[in-house]
Amino acid sequence: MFSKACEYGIRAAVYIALQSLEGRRVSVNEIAEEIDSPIAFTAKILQQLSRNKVIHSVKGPTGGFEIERTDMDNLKLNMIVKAIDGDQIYVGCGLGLKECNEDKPCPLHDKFVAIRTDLRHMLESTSLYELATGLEVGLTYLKR
Amino acid sequence: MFSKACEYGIRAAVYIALQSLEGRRVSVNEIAEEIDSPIAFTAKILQQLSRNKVIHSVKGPTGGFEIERTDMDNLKLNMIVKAIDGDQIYVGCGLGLKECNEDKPCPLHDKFVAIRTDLRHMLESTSLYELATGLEVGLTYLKR
DNA sequence: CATTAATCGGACAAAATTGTCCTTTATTTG
DNA sequence: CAAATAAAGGACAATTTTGTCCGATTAATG
Repeated sequence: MFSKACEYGIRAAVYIALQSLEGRRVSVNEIAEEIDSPIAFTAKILQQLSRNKVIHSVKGPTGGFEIERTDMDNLKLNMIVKAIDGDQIYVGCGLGLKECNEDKPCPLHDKFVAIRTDLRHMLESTSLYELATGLEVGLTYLKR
Repeated sequence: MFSKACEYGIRAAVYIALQSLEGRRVSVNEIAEEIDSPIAFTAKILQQLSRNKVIHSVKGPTGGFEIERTDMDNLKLNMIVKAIDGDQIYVGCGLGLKECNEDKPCPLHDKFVAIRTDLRHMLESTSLYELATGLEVGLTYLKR
């Protein structure tokens, strides 16, 4: 469904959000350790998220990554997915046809669009704040 | 969503089903031409489908690929997807966690499972016959 | 101002996926 | 039986994705 990069990206963003709720800024090393991901690869992904304003980065000692509490409600999963995978998930035919649309649909068009619309709504409505607080109260887990 | 191999596989299977409705057996060359896919790669995928009893292959002159009319109703998309991609789509955590389940769910678990269940139902309920007849009556298209 | 801790960015490496080529095997037909 | 046709299968190549390494840049602190 998602690329590995995107999986790591979401996990990292949720972890950063969680720590930001406590006022802590976190380093790549800590993030990779806590979400069990390859350090250097995770660093690349965090750069993408930073460039796309999903997370905020600070260089130098005491630096690291953080997410403003005020942004957290408005930061939806689809922004992370778009920053990393682009709009692959939203665009294009399920069977890989170049010219597939309502007027000239592939055999799977309607059924595929239905699923993808659900997925899109889910990603557009799920905020980092929501996911981070679920972790905070122990309802969900990030490691392993 | 699906791998390229799986996209080609579904398109090929639907085309074979369509031609089988007319009693025609089709060659790899014709299939690749008609669904606009790389010939040799398509041949590999057809081998997989053949080994998994999704389609029937006949060697030699007048040979080619076909699907029994009586099978067509029972041949569902999920069988093609499973033959090519395995059960990747059905199994595993949306965020890539090793130990994610109802008891110890990742932050996205419930929402992800909901989408995936819909996808599974769609694949399990959509038959090749249904897709082939849609093509036959000109409701849908396979090329480009 | 030197040291140190952190991200940034580019080049490279490994692995997986996608795609090609060529030989072998099976089968039909003259 | 020989020739021709089509799938089967193995080896290889290209591309994309995943992952690593290392030097450059930025900023805090004694």
